[in-house]
Amino acid sequence: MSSADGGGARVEIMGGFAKGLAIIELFGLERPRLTVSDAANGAGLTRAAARRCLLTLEGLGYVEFDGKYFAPRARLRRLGGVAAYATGLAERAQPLIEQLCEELNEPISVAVLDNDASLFIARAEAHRIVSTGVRLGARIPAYCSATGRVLLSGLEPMEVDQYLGRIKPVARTPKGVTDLAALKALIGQASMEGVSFSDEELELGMRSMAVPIHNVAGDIIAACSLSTSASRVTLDEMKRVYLPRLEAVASAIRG
Amino acid sequence: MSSADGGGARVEIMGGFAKGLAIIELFGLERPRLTVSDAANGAGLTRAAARRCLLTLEGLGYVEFDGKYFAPRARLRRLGGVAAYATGLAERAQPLIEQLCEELNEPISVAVLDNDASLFIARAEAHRIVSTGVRLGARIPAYCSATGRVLLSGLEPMEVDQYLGRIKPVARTPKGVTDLAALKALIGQASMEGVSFSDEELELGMRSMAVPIHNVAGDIIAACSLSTSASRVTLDEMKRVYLPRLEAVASAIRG
DNA sequence: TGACTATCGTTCGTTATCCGAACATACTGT
DNA sequence: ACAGTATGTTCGGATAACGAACGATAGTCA
Repeated sequence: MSSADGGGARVEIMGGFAKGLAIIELFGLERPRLTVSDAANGAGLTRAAARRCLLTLEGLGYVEFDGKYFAPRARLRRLGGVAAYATGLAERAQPLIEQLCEELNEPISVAVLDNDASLFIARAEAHRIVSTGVRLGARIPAYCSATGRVLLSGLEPMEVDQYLGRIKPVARTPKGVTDLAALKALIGQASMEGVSFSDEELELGMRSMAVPIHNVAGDIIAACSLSTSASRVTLDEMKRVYLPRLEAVASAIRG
Repeated sequence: MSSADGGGARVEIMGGFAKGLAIIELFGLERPRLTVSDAANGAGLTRAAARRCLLTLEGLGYVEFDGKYFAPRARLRRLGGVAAYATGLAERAQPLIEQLCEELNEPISVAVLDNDASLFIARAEAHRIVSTGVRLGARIPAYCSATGRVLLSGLEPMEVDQYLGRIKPVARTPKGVTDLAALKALIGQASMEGVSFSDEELELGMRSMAVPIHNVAGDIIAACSLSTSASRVTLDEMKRVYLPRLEAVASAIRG
């Protein structure tokens, strides 16, 4: 049952993959969690096959298991892609970040994680003769930006390890962090503190901070950042004055 | 390498399923489409294995193939689940449907598709002594509601066929439609016209219409409906007076 | 408390799914 | 025209995935 003979060639369809997708599609608002039997009945599979699918999903970090029920993790919810889970975010964020930008006179951006990079999808430009910050549509490797570290902190531990296993960090300034263990620690710190700072790592003289934007389920779907000149604003001032405002905007943007 | 020996028992992990998920995760804003070689390189698989994964996804309606590139379809974008792709929709819709409700004095609702049913996630109640419409949190089989037909029209043809293959329609009133071919035609009509009507099928005396709510990618992620009393409003009046207003609200809610 | 039912975890011999190397064909760039 | 690259196809076989069966566990009810 894994070959389809449509005319000429024999096309091998992967039966196990098809079964697994059928299991994934069972989860919904009415069925936020499944037992093995639920899954087998719902997808029309044997109990053993359904169990293997769910264990594969658990092993890869897509679902969690409490001893009886399997339930989706953030990684599963993100499987539809950023075009699905962060849809419309840029449009909703724009007026809010422009307002904050007007107030603080510093550039504010929103970024999503896309193929190991921070992709900047919204930006409000400060009215300064010389402004800092990343341009709209830019992609920056996630490891060396404040937004990137916040976005990475929303991944499952296994995803973080997979990510660190495939990057080759390069420092852009003398202050750039490239050690994998140090990067992992910074990601962990972003997770614990709900904020990340990048101090002259992208460009000398520029310092940024970023906070997460969550969806209703609590998943981190984007990051909101503020950039400023190191000569104008100290790190401490960023924390005391700017951070509460940025957090409030990120909260208002929430998906 | 599909068994993991964690202590005691041998757990069979499904290698083909794991490979398929790795392929799915490659799609992103930077990579909206993939060739077979792109996928093989990106997921660290052989070209043949990557190709079988992509052909499986195509065969099941998750991706489309133009002869060279594979690109996600709506079904793939929905794989993260309604909690991901329609996140925050209820909160964003509520003020807008309350405003329309105030204006027309008819109840307005928003529903998503969840496990073959319309799940009502937002509702604005008309200030009438006797009001019609579905209560918040209710689930109605998709085949017999205007919202359900609109939501089903957003599915891939294969998904619609799979859906029709697993339901057993029951008429709730003498006007209820239960013939599978007729239901398929109604779903097709909702797709073509961008609106669906349910005239006394749920409850005698109650008539409804629903229009789709799209995300930025154009996927139907929810439906917006208005219900009224058949004795008060004709079908023609619904079309002439109410439909444009409902479409405008649905457009404003857009994900 | 015990009988009964439902569900789950595990086993393992079997089988057919999925594998990938190799070859042919198509496409692209110079 | 030709070299290099990419893609489609084939098919024998290795092993991944299978599921029936059994024992264990959990829940229910009298």
